[in-house]
Amino acid sequence: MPTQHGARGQARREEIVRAAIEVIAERGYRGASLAAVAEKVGLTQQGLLHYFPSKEDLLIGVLQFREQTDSGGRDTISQPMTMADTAAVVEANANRVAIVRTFSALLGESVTEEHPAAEYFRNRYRLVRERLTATLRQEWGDRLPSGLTPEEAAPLVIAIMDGLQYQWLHEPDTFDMPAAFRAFMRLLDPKAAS
Amino acid sequence: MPTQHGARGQARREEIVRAAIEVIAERGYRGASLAAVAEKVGLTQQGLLHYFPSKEDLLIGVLQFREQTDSGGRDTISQPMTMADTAAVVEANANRVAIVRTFSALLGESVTEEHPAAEYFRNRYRLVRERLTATLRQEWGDRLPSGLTPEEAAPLVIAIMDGLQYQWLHEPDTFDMPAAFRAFMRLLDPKAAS
DNA sequence: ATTATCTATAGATCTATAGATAATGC
DNA sequence: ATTATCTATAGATCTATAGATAATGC
Repeated sequence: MPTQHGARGQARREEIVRAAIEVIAERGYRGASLAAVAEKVGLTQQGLLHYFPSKEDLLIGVLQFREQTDSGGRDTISQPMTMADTAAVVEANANRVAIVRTFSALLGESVTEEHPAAEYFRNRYRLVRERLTATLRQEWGDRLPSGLTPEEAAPLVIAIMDGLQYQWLHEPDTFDMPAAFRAFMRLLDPKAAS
Repeated sequence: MPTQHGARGQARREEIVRAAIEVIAERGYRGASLAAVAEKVGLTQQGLLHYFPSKEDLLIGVLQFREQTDSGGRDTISQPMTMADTAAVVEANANRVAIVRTFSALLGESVTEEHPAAEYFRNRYRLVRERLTATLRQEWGDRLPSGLTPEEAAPLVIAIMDGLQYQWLHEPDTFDMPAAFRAFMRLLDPKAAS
C-alpha cells in the first residue's frame, strides 16, 4: 500500500500540495503537469507519484488541504461565522493572490464535463450556503433590513465573493475587492456603519 | 494569405466556431483539441487549420463571435441598456447552458498565466462596468435607493451575474438563477415591485 | 521491512508544417 | 488562380507502469 505515509511522508505530501497549488495557479489543473510540480519540490515526476499515485489524487490532496487551511485552523463546520468574519475573509483573500487564483481557476474548470473537482464544488456550495444562511439569520432574523430572507441572501453573498475575485484577479492593482465587498454589505444593511 | 475567405468560407468559419464553443464547454480551452472540434464539423484537424491557422486564432474567433452575438444583434456599445434588460439577459442565459458554460470555463482559465483570453476579459470588464454605471445612473441618478453610487454598484452587478452562473452550472436543476438575480435587484431597490 | 527515489519506457495525445490533390470562381 | 481538404509526419508533451537502488525504522 503505497498511500500509507509516516510523519515524514506527511510533511513531504504537504510540500507537494503547496507546489501543486502554485502550478495550478499558473496553468490550471488540466494545464498543470506533474513534472512541473515535481520540479518545484526537487523530485522527478515519478518520485512524486510515490506520494500521489495519480494526478487526480494530487488534486484531491489540494482540495483537502484547503478545507483544513481555509478557516485558519478553526473548526469550520460547527462554528458559524458572523458577517464581520466574512468581510475579514475577503480582506484576507486580497493578500493571497496565489490561493485565490488557484481556486478561481479550479472553479472555472470544474464546470466542464467530468472534471474531478466538480463534486467538490457542488458540495461546497451547498455547505457554504447553509452555513451563511444560519449566519444571516442569527444576525438579522428572518428578514434582512432589505426585506430579503436569509435563504435568498446567502447565494448572493457567495456569488459576490466569487464574482469579485475574477474582476480583482484581472485588475489586481486597480480593483479594490474589499471595498467592493463592503459596498455590498451596505446593500444588505443600509443602516450599518461599516 | 490563407486567412482571407469568401462568403462560403465565412459560413464554414462560423460553423467551426460554434463547434469550438461546444468543445470548450466540454473540456475548457486548454483541454479542447483541434481534432475534436474538426470532427464535429466533419473535417480533419489539418483541414480546420486552413480556416484558423492556430488554436489561439480559433479562440479569438470564438471571442469575436460572442461579441457579435451576445447582444442579439443590437449595437452593444452605443445603446445603453436598462436594468430590466439586464435581468432579461440573466433570464435568457438560463436557457443557454452551453454558452454560459463555455464562457464561465474561459473566465476561470483566463486568470492563469499567459492565457490568451486574459486581455479579452480585462477589456470586457472595463467596458461592461462603464456601460452598467451609465445604465444605473440613468435609472436612479447619482445615488441608488440603497445609498450606493452607480460606480460602486456596477461591479456588484457584474459579480452577481458571474458568481450566480457558477452556482447554477453546478446545480442546474435546483438553483434558480433568475430568481436569485431578481432578489439582488430588490437589494438595489427595495421599493421596486419586481 | 518499509519508505523514498530514480532510470527506462510504453502508449497516448496534441499542435503545427509540408506538400499533394480536388473543387470552385473568374 | 484560388480555395478547400487530405495524407504524412516532426517534435513536444504527458500520465502512468515496471523495476532497480538507496535510505530509514524497528
